[in-house]
Order: sequence, then C-alpha cells, then structure tokens
Amino acid sequence: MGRSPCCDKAGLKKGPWTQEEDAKLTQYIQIHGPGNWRTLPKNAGLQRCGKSCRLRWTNYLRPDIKRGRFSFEEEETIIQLHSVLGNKWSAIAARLPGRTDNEIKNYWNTHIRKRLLKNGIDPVTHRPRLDLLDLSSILQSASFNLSNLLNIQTLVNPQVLRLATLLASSSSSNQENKELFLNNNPYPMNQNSSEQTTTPSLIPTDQIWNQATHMQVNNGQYFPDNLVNLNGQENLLPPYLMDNSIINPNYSEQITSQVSDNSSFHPSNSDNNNLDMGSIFPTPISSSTPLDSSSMFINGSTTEDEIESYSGNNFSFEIPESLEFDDFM
DNA sequence: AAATACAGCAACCGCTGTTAG
DNA sequence: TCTAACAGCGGTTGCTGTATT
Repeated sequence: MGRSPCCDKAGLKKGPWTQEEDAKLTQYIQIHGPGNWRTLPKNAGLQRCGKSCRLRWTNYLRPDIKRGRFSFEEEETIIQLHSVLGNKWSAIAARLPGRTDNEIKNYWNTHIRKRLLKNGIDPVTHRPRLDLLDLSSILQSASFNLSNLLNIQTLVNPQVLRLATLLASSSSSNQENKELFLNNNPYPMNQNSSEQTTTPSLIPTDQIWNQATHMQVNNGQYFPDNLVNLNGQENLLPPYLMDNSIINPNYSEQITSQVSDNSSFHPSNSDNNNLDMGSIFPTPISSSTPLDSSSMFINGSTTEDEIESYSGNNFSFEIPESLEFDDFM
C-alpha cells in the first residue's frame, strides 16, 4: 500500500521503553481503556507512535500477561498446536492464557525449534528426520552401541545405517568421526522441502509406535518399560525415537479435530472438560513426553534450563525399585 | 581482564484485512 | 464504491546479558 510507518514522523521516540513511559501508558489505559491508539500517545503525553504503544501494552504491560518461564504443559501445548497451526502465533497464543504471540514466537525460535532440530525433528513438519541428527554424538552414547544399531536396520534408511556403522567401527577420534559423518551425510541440510518430506531417512513411525507407548524414566532418560524384557533383550531404539508424540502417526490428526472446534478447545492448565489432553499429551509414566530434551540425553549434554523446565510437579515419575540404571548399560 | 561469540527477548518493520467516512 | 486509517499479524532486527576463549 506504500504507507509510511507512523513512527517515521519526526520527534517520535523508538527503542526500549522507559519506566516513565510505561507508567504514563499504563495510567492512561487504566483510565480510558485500550484502543484509539493513534490518539493515545498524544493524549497520554508520550512521544511514541500509536503502534508502538499498542505493542508495548499488548506484549508487556497488560495486567493479565503471565511472565516467566514456560511451563512444561505450556511447551507441550505450543508444540502440539504448532504442528497443526504452523506459525499462527496469535492462534497459538489464544489458547495459552497470559502468553502473547510475540512471547510464544520468541520462545519457539530460541528454545523449541533448536531442540527439535537437535533431536532430529523437523520443526516444520514435526516429523523425525535422521539427517537432522548429530548421528556421531548418538553413537558415543553408552546406550547405543553397534549391536543395537545393527538390530534397528529394518527401521532406518540402510544408507544412513551403513554410515553409522562405519563411524561406530572406526577407532579414530570423535572429531574424525564427526567429520567423516559430515562428509558422507547422504541427506544434507540444504535439500529442498519436497525432497525432505520424501527422503528415505524418514522413520516409518507406525512401525515403532507400539514400542514407545509404554515408557519408564530413569536417571533423567526415558526407556520403554520393555527395555530389558523377560528375555533380557535390550530395547533397540535410542531414546529420541521413543517420543510418542513425535512418532505417533495420529497425534496431529487428533489435535486437528480438537482444535477445529474453537469453542471447546482449552489448554490443559485450564478447565479441560472439553478436551481430554491425556489423549493428546501422554503422561510421562505411561509414555514419553513430546520433544522432551530430558529424554534426549543422546550425548549426555543438556542445559540447566532444560532440566529445570521439566522439574515441576507435572513431571514426576514412578520408578520401580527393581529398575536399576546399570541394567540399561 | 579483555575480546569475542552466543543466546534471549523486546521492539520494530512491513504487510494484510477490516472498518469508517 | 473508493480511500485512508486502524488494528493485527508474522518475520526480522538489534540490544543486552552471559559464556567462552
């Protein structure tokens, strides 16, 4: 339309808001209410454009804004809604009381998106992609040895598996492994999206769905409850493949049907009579949680933030006394 | 201790849809 | 019906604090 931004007007301030400006804006809105943003700055004695005032109010000063760290439930909700709605941040924010679209967008880009990529999940399609994984680091994991690798060959792209085997059998240093992998990665990151969605590295998720439906957690790491079964046979999948929200082929459809009914959808931390979140967000005791970094100790590294973010009451587990960590090693 | 890199987030930009005159 | 202003949205930028070298 070619309209120049209102802030182009001379004399209007830009950049971070001061406490004084915040106070003026808050006081004015408390008296007159929000709206009429064009005339508001002048009436409130602010050298700002109306748009800037509106953004400051809606994203920061509004009294109903919930500040601070996102809860585990909120993060799950964001991930699930994003899998259905995409980057419709306002639509996602509408289902997270107290959170703004800007805040959710920032949180997605700075936290969730990176973790999905790290864990081999395409943040756009929400599907597992081995070509996004740091495979060499997985191979260093004590719970993912060569014999395990060979036993999952029916589940992964043979080409990737062959490469992983090569890396695992190599006696060279870790750095050399990484370089070897990078040089031989058959599915580089710069493929176009259509190729990505059809790449054979996509895990046939329905094949492993059943294995992920019953999970236990131990030492911060998820394991299926048949990890060590009666036959003493170890489960052969690495933890990152046991995330049932990731690999459940139906979860997107589930939430789509829920979300499509706008009048009845509510996030799990509100009255959830209209939506059984348990059907969408599996509880940790029965299964893994979606995209949970604490379940992804692929290379034994995680951040304090990630650990802390999952340490709330919503994340308690029952660990059978008979289960010992050594059993998994 | 200083320089550099990185992460997180508030704020801005530019576009689109809606509304009022 | 047209036009301009408003309101809202998603993408991007740039500042600030922290971590690393």
